[in-house]
Amino acid sequence: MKSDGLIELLSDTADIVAPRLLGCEIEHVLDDQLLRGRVVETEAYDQTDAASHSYRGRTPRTDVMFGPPGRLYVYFTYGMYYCCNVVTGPEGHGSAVLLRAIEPLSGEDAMLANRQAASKAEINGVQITNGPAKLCQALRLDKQANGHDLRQPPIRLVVKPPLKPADIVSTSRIGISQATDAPWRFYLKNNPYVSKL
DNA sequence: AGCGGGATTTTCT
DNA sequence: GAAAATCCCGCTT
Repeated sequence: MKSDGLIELLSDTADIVAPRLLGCEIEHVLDDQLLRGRVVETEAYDQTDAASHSYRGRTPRTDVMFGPPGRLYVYFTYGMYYCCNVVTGPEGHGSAVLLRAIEPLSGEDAMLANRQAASKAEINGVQITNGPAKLCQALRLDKQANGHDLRQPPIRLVVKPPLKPADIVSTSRIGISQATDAPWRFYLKNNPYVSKL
């Protein structure tokens, strides 16, 4: 298990893992095209937290959240979008870290092509991946990726050394109506791809 | 620059 | 039947 640094890292609780994932990289190899991005914004969700999908217990949708750490939890929302999480904590405990924004490192052209920004004038700059549903479109993560083991291709999470605490900002979460004061959103200070200041 | 609504489907009350 | 871990477009200041 020495080589399983990823699982060891993700075995902690979501609020500990969330800031630790900043600076790590997620990649999706699709048709020989490498899509890779650096995680710059995350949010922690736990079963003891009223804002979490896992709060009301294990259901068909949240099943993956209660499974072993290191898997991908992809959920469908607002009738048209997907958002992806990294499952954390011990098996049987429903917790995960929502990936809210990434900074493209490789395959940016393909990411732009994957974004279905309707009849948009143009997606300029950071708008390509500065939001949970946006990065899922860019990386082409959908229902099929739900439950995927992030140690295995084609979708992998690459661990990087921890960042300095001074470079991480902690605030309340976005887009929720419960537990709105909990400081479980984390992002890289001064990174332009962060979804909202 | 900022606010308001529509899209569209799964999930739970 | 309503709300949802969102995004985009159009209208108003």
